[in-house]
Amino acid sequence: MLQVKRIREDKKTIVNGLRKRNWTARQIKILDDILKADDERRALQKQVDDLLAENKRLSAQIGQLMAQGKRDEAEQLKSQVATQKESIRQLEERSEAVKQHLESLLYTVPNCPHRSVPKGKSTEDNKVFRDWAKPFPTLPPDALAHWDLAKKYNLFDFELGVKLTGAGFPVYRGKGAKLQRALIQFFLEENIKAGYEEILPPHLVNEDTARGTGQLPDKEGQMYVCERDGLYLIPTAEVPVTNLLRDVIVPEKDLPVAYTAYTPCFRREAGAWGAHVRGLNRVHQFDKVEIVRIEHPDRSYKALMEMVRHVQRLMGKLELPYRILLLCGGDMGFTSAKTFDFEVWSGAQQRWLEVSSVSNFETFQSYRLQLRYRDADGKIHLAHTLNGSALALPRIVAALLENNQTPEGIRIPKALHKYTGFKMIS
RNA sequence: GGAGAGGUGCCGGAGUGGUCGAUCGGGCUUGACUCGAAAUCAAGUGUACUCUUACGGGUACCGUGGGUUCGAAUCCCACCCUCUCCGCCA
Repeated sequence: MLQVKRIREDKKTIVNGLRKRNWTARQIKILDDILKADDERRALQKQVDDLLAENKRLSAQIGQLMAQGKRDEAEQLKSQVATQKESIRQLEERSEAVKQHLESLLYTVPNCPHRSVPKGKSTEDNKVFRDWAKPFPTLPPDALAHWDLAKKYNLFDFELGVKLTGAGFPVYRGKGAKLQRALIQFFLEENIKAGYEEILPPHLVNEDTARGTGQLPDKEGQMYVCERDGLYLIPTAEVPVTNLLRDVIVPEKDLPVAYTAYTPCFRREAGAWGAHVRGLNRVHQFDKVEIVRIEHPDRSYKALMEMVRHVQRLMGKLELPYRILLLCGGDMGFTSAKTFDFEVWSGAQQRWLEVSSVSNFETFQSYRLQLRYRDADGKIHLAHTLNGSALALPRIVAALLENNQTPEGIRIPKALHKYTGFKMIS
């Protein structure tokens, strides 16, 4: 959520940002509605506060009069206070309504893209930040897609998943299962080496937590809900891990905070279409290792690049062809100020698959989380939050299987050998 | 699931209707003393919203939400959470 203060003080920047997100002049008018609602809120607040102060003063007087035994005077004041109480109640009601209106308006405004974010309407306008310079692996014309390879080598089974749960819940088995475990282990170890503290959080969260990272109130439909207990299955480790610092004021010297976490991710995911969602390309439950950082605003963009480089190293070690995209305003997530996407080349599907998204949210998340730091002067400021996948498994697995298929079997990249215990799937 | 105890500031812990945003102790910060440290002494030490050019004010917050009252941390109701014991269980 954007701060009203920022809209008031730096409206021009916000307007430009929203244009980058292809907001029309008419849509942008909402900023004026927000400022108007905020003016109203402040005026009402002043009125209420003044009346409350007056009442407080009178009540103290009543106490004194009672102590002095001046009952009649006290009674007189009592009725005066009682009258005011009614007008306070009415004002408070209005004030509450205005606040809610203001908040509902704010919820509709996405984060303001960083000035380096390119304009653009869709995925086609994303800038290739770093392309794959080397040739793609050459596969025989009869190369199999990962879903066929999975059948051939008995790595995972979608039908069994349907039997147990439903579509989009694969059952991994044998070397397929072990490959999952190896990847998770590999990612975690690499992240820990890079200075991230490992967190193993709960996989279900309460409403406050879901609200903290913005899953609620809008994106309720994308999560699985345990209604009876008021709990939500996490769509990403970002949710519990970022919330670790909800309502916390971190001393400046403790920044940056860096976490990594493996969790399964649960996504209800509305749309499903054609071959693009076949196999592991899109599932309801998948495994992901996430990295999260809490940064000083002055160095959050430096941190973003550090995270990008870190993910690059992971991709390199996996020996997979990849490219990095700088997302354009139109393709960026609602909460992000700047996002880099990592895509891996799938040789058999002949297309790029998104495997990681690394973003700086600036204060968009921390405002709602009330995640702040205290500087050397004791002043309190919102921290910047960043996160990225390092990495999401399914499409990595898809690319790994497809690109590395040989007549003898599927070759496992060297970096994984010590975790898999095997060098080939055959 | 049953019984009991309890939820107050960074921590411990007072406070059972009026001047309590909250005694006190610890911690932390600053200053004094010291070559330095410890000890000691002194001062300071919540957050949000809001008014003011500023100095400095105002309001709210004692688990959450309601209620009683001129006035609530304090009384009443509901809910949530934590701890102890019992039951069940990996």
